[in-house]
Amino acid sequence: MVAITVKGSSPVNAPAPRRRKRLLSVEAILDAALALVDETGRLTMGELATRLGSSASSIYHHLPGRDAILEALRDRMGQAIGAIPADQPWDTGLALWVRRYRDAFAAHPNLIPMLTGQTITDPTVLASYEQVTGMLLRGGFGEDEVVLWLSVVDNFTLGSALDLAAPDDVWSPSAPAGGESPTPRMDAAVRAAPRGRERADAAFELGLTALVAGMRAHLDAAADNG
Amino acid sequence: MVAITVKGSSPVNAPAPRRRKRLLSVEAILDAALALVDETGRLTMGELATRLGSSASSIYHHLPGRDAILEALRDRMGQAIGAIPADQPWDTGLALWVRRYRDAFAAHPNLIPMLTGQTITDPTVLASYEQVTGMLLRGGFGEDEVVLWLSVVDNFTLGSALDLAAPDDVWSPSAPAGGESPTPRMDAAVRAAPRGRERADAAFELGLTALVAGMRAHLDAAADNG
DNA sequence: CACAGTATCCGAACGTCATTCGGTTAAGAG
DNA sequence: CTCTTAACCGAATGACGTTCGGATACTGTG
Repeated sequence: MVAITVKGSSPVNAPAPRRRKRLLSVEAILDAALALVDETGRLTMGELATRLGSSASSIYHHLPGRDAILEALRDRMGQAIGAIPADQPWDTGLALWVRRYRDAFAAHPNLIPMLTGQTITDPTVLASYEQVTGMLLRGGFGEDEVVLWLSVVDNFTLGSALDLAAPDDVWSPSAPAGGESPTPRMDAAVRAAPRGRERADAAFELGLTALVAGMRAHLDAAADNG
Repeated sequence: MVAITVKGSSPVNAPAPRRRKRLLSVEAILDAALALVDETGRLTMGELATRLGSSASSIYHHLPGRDAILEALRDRMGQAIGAIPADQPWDTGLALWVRRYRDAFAAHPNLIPMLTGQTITDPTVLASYEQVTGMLLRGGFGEDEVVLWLSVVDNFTLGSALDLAAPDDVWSPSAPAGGESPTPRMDAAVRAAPRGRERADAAFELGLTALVAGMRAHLDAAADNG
């Protein structure tokens, strides 16, 4: 079972493809990984290596594995959100933050499904959570409620981000299937609404506005009661 | 390289485990798959076969593959939502629907991450979309907006459902790391709030209420303008 | 400059997984 | 009872992430 392998076609006097410079680096790997995900929606070590002009095993000298790559990309995502000015009303500040949040995701839709199930722990992002917490507290939200509101906003944002990666399916007009559609009203509504990315964007804005309005109402109600 | 394998310890006169009855069926496979996901968070054909007392390859005589199993489970999920009474105000009806939606997911948190990226196409679910569409139209929402609102609600629900499966991480008090925490206000807020499932549930309810309130405000504003 | 030590890289091999294939056995129809 | 066929199984295949041992180029030191 011993295989004698030979490099290329002329094993002896070929101009051995000498290694010129550092081939890999954490930066280069992450760049390539992100590009790969953006283009194909997948992330396999083999394809990544090919794209880098190296072999899959080489990658492990720079990063401990595939999960680590995703973790790093998650952090990169977080840094793209950046900080927000702290001295502003909670509602505009919150809206700004959420938009930035989703914009960061929206730039790489294919990446989103790979990142769910693990929250961001990058310091930059944690700092922004801290900042938003401060804004909400100053806005009048109870200390025991702030985490819940952060969860709400988080969930809405994640859901909206996933919406960017999912096929339009339900939200696209289906070909008339001969007989009467069982969902006539929805069909009409779908035809009257934008599709694809436009739909996702419009829904996000509408939802964000509604959410903030709802939070404002909640705040007012609490003030009236106490 | 010929391996002579022997069943059990006494190959000849052992009471050969005769096939008594139909071993597999679509129903049985799906039941086992759901149980497996619930317990382990994974779904591998091997484990599934073991649990069914069969071999992995046998499963392919009943379902075309792993993806088909997930698709079937998605539909099952949808059927668990069921129908809602149509003759009620849009806000209470919508809230009821969303709660049912999330309850169905909440019963099988581990399944949720496997189902993202593909919307439900089960007729039962489509029927409920149609019903909610009708409610919103009757409530006064513009036909061109209904799809957007459905998207919003969908996104919020999916995000909230994923929240059930994700580790609490950010929302759990971290051990005091010696020095001062860089996120003092958030730490305090986290300590003041419920954790785990309780936190997720409370956030969902709060968000749902806020969203509906925001939608109501949107409706009122539109009425004032025209 | 020579040389040692180390970082980097590679091919081959392994374990896990979904899936396919050819053959075998039992269930049910005639 | 016999024949057909669906259900089942073990083995093999191919994709993947990862590990391992060895080769090769860089780096600093005598």
